[in-house]
Amino acid sequence: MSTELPPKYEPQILEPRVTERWLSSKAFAATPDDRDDRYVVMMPLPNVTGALHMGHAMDNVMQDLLIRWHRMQGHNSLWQAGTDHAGIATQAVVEKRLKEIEGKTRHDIGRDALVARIHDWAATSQKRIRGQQQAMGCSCDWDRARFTMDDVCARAVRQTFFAMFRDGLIFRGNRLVNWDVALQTAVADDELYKETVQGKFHYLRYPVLAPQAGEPTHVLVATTRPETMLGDTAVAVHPDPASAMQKAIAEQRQKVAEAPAKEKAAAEAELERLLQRAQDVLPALVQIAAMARAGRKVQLPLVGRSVPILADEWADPSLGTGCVKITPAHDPNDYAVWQRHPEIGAVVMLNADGTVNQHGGAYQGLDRFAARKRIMADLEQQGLVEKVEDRAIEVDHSDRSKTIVEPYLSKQWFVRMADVDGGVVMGRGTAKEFRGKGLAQVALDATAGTLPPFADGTKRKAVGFHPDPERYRKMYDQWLAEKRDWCISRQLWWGHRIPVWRGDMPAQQLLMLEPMLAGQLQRDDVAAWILLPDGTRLSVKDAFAHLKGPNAPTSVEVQVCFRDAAADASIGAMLQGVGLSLDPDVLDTWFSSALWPHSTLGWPHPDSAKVDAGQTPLGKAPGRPDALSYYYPGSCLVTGRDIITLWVARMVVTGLYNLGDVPFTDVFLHATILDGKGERMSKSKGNGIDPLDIIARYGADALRYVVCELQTGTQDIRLPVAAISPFTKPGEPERLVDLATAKPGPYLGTFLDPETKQPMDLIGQYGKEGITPAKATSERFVVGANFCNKLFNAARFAFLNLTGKPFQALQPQQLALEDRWILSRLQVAITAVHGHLAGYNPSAAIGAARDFFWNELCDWYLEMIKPRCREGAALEARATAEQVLAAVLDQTLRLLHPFVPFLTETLWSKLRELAPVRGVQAPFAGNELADDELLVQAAWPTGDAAWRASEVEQQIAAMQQWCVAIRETRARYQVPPKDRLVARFQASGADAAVLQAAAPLLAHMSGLGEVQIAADAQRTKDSATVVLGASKAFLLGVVDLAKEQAKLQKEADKLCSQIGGIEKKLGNEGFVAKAPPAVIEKERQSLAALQAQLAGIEQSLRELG
RNA sequence: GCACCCGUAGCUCAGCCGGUUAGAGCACUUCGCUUACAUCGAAGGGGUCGUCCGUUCGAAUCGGACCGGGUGUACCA
Repeated sequence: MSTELPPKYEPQILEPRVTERWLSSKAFAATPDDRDDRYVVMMPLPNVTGALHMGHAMDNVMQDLLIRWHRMQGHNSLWQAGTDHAGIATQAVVEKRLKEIEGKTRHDIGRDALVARIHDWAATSQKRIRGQQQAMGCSCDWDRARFTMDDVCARAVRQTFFAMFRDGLIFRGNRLVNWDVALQTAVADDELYKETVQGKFHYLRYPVLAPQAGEPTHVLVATTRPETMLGDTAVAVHPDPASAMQKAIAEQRQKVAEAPAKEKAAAEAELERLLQRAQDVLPALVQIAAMARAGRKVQLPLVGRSVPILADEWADPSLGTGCVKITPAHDPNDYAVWQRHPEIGAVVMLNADGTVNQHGGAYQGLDRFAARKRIMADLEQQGLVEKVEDRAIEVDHSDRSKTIVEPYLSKQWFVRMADVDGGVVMGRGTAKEFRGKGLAQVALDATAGTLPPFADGTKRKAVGFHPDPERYRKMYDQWLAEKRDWCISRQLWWGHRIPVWRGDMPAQQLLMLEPMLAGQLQRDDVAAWILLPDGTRLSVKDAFAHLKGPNAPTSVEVQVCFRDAAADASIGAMLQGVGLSLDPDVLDTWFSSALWPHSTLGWPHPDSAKVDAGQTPLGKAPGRPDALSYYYPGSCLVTGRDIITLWVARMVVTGLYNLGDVPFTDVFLHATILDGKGERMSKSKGNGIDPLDIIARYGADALRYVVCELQTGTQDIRLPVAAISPFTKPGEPERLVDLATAKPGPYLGTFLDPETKQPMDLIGQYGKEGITPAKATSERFVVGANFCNKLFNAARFAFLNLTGKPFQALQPQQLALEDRWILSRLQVAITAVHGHLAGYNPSAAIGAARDFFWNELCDWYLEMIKPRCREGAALEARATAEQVLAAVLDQTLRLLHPFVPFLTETLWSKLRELAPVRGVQAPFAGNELADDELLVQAAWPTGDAAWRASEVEQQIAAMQQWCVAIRETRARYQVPPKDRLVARFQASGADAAVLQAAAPLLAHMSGLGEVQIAADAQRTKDSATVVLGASKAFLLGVVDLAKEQAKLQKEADKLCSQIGGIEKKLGNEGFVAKAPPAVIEKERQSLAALQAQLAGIEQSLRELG
């Protein structure tokens, strides 16, 4: 393929061409083969809700970096791409659009139609995401891309659910969940965010039933959510308020005593408040506690229900009114109280949509907030409101609907994370099977390295975090240590439906059905449970026995799950016939993403996995293993720290549960991208910017370069973003608007242009609202574009000089000093880049590559060989330079490829054309290249220690020092660059030898016309002096006595202070006695060197004076 | 409230298992289109490493307290 290199670096033209080449040649395809070295990265699957932002760009670039690096190392490398159906998020987006565009709700169009629409939306979104990823250069095997709702993943979900259900790890329970009333579903704690709202604190009086003389007539309670009173089933008071109060006061006294001066006043005020309270409030509380013990009740206002006064320690006499209303169905703490006092019962007073239900009497049908107002008004009228205070309250909001969530008692499905009596069989039926204590515990064992060994005695691999192994492991461990049950049901339509047939039936009916059911329900591919009214769960066999016994209940619940989805249609129909129905809920989206590392590979049966047309089959092929056995377990998971618990931990759990092995050994946690204000970039904040905006302006390579450079350790990355104002008139210069300071516009993700005051849409979502879209940019990426431009031009220079002479292996003696130098430096660079990548430090890696390329190859080597490349130069010297240049450029392109793949791929094509075989001497770094067509598949540089030449490096380093010093002098005297100076060096011994060897280079690089070297060289009156160590250089014809004196004096002063410092240190007895000898020796040496230099300068000063 | 992270040049960040004169890029100043590259080259200026105290022969680096910023998590009747 002939490539005409354009005269200028234009990524916008070059990058799409490269993408096309990669894709059409299937350069990223991964196929199981006989290589033992493999590298597998599972892409953190983006949600199909929309487009990617810079946070994703970071994530994707890091993965691509690792994958390309390993692929070049010859490892069989798979980067598994795909997308997540993102249940709630996606359904919310589509429902919102449905409402906006057609004015309909999901109920208007029905379940099937809604799901169909979401599928369409997902397809569009997937296309867009893939386009973005390909534009960024992501080298995923696109023919293996999966979707969490596709057949392959769906089967894995089904199998996992079935197995966990059968093992008793999945159960249905009545629990308090976070309820999103807008989306009408349970949401996980992780899907919430806090927001402070201005609320009120209402003090309510509940009348005491039949108060006796001297008793309070009311119990005073306080709440921020008065409408929940409709669900109250008790009021609580501390069983012994007096001593609790005393304890609180004593503790506060202690605090006052220990408080630092600054906090003393506040602590004292609090103590004062408590003391006051002990007088004002406590007596009544003591009475009420006595009433509680006597079993007295209060009347719930408006509702008329009588509820008990309960003695429970939850009621803290030092807080609120000292008494607390108990609403078990709508408050987590009250729920806990109910668990301790089951007799009070729980009343759910809300419908799923947030309106008051039948338990609310007159308020039935009102929205929760309308009900709040009405209830307060009515209570006010009845004189039952003591007072109302304003109060700022932090309230949980649903991240998806942005509405306030309600704690809500409902039946949900859970995965048991806690330890289980008898343990849990992990990897059942596999060669890796073992028994763990429980799901959370095995995931803890995985990071602790305490998983049991495999059957053959080899150690099971652990999971480790990088680049800081401790920091985020803590987060992972802490979260798992709670072993909280995982609520997996969502009341949505978009997602994997919970595959359980269930229903209540009279025990007698079940017994009658025994002949029909017993066989069907006790097959290997069916899991069934019979639940007794007290919650006991029995196997089918036990249940039939129990129901025939003396204590048989009258009614039971039956739950049935089939391993294979096909059975839902066949046997399911029969179940329907006897009154069971398929659970309407769907699974939490993380349930399917938790399986990602193995579901994508065809688990449980890759041979029969049904992939889409055009996709790579997952099963065995002749002579090849299947995808699952070859690519599982994988290697590295690359992600941000925010989903360690949600996703990373759960993948470890399901990997161990289903396959008996961890899904990956390394977790690379990259930095979080922040905006100019230091806030996390995210879609929901509207501050995420599209990587395509950056690519359009600077190119994908520039984007990648900068993203790599920014990824240092765990430090978050601040990325100041500007909008390109769309309101400039033609001909006007471009105007950038800093988004950190710009005023926000009317919608999330919109900003006001400060000049025109018009709103701009940065996320491209407000076309309908008539807001002008604006592209985002960030000056940070200029650096990347500059680098690419430099690389482009350096290569162009090389190409101009590669004359197409055939490759001939060179012998070391043919090489010039600078040739040996650059080859030696190249080895250093190769080692450094490789080491930094291995240490998960992309910034240091690209820094090392950059320093070599720019500061050594461009700034020195290319300049040094220019004389040899000119027309008329000695032919052999020229040919040698060209050959070294071709080899070094070749290695440099390889080294840079994982970072800036598009440009290096382009240049590689041209290099291959001009120098089909490159190298220096056989064998050099395995690159006598009758080569790979694409750089993607070329070999990663491994370096060759034989080319290290430290004495050459020292010589060139000395030459460079002279050169810099001479240039500095020239600059100070403003010597025109074209002037060739005569330099007279006063040097002897090794110094003189180095100068002699490097004289031509030095002359060329520092603009010298003549170089004289002699031990007794003398200064002429009109020369400037450069002192380096024990040697001197006199630059003839540069005169300015005063300037010269000042400069030398300044240097002398500096040296004196340095020498003073070291002398002081060496004079310090403690230092000499205690510091390590090596350190002392180092100090002595530098002292000697500095003194020699100072002596030289002083002598020069005397000569001047 | 608890936990974790961060505070180094105007900006964004390295360095931080203690050891000469604290680095890079951008920005800034001066000079230069010597033709691979002005998206460049050469040279230069700029920091009491948040504050205080301690450990040490020696602290940007270790410990403590404080100040400032952020993140996570709990609680808020």
